[in-house]
Amino acid sequence: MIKAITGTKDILPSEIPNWYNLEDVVKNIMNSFNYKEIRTPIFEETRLFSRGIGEATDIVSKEMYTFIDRSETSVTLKPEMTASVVRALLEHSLDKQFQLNKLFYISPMFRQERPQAGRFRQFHQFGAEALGSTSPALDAEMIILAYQILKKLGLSNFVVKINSLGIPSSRENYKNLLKEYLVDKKQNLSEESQKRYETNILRLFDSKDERDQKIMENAPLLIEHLDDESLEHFDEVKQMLLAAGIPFEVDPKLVRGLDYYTHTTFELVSGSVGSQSALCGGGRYDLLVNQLGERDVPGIGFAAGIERILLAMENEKVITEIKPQIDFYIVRLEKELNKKVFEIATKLRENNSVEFDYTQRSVKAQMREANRLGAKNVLIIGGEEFERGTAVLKNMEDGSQEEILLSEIK
RNA sequence: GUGGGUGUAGCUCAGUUGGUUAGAGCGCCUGGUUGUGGCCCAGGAGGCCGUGGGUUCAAGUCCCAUCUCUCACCCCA
Repeated sequence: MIKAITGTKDILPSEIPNWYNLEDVVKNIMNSFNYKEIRTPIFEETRLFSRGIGEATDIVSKEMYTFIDRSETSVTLKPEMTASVVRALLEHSLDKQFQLNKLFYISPMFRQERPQAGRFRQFHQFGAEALGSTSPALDAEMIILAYQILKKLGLSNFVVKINSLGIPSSRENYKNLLKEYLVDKKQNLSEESQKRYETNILRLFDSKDERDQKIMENAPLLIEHLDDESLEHFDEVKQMLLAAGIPFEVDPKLVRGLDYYTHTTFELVSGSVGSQSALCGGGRYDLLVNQLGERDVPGIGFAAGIERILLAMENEKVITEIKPQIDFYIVRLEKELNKKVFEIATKLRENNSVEFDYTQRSVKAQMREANRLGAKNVLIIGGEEFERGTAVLKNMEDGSQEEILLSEIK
């Protein structure tokens, strides 16, 4: 039997109501913050991602679905959305049409990782990007937006973590400080962390290795070495979150993996899913657009994992069971009336959801089916009523029946 | 890429120290009288026991390989 590719999943009809529900909540809240939806192609030229996300990142170096197409172009299924949104912004000069672009998306993403709880090779994200302003109000807005969506979906077991990475110059100074601190401790770090000492020293903070954690316990923190401007920006964000009544914790060790982040970074972390607990992550990226297009457009955004959120909703038991329902089920007494049933159904379907039996089942079986489909009413066609030009209309909730004229059905 | 677990009907699972025609619950189908649901009752369909080798008189049960799914590491949504 041919099966779906490892790490991919079919979303079956029984699960679709949950997806609709989530998408509706996302669209409504995005709308109330005045974010406009954008849809970009599912694949792009590979160099968009390698340049935008960073060659050294795990995403680019080992997780992308990349292939050469028939015209010898290297293309990649999108592993995240920010680079694509920025590309679209530049390609269509949206940044010149509007000083501020507030955009959101709901889209599948692709990363070739080993699947596990809350992680798939094709997965779905919704997210937002605000391009064109350095205002800390947008940093706060992003976090509030994500927070409200999760709340609206019924989730409560999650925390908001924020941090600031400052600007590149203060970050470089800090990195040197950190290297100094580690210079005599380096050989005691885990093998993985020793590599990271060279490639991305900030990541040492989120190592799960106990030895590493012990060593990093007393390390200087970036947040204590920010320049004044960055500190002020971060303070304003915190104040706005406080004013909005959003509970959050500053996590100086929150270092996000993508190269393009500056200033604020944040995560919404769930306690209801497995070890892949980040439901939502994002941050400010004031330098990315310039990297991709030689124009200075500051931006901030976040992405949220839909499968993870649905998993959290399931575990927190906030998924509302939606029972199937249709308006009418048409039961046919004599099979000679199949054509008549079809005709009535077609007419009724102009304004109602209608189903009938396509096989030749007994009346009992048809009634059972009507019940199973959650039919509000059953229309019984046939017998002496049909001779009289009428049909029996049965209300399935209270079981009452009445006779109605066939000519009046609509 | 590395490590642990798993694989028996559509679904959730049981199958004793290897031993006759492989079971349950749910679901599905049919029926319980002439044209009627949900409850109940009766009957029925449905399984190369993941796949390929091996051990044995005999394997769902033991061994090897392989694949799948799954959890964790790495990293991330």
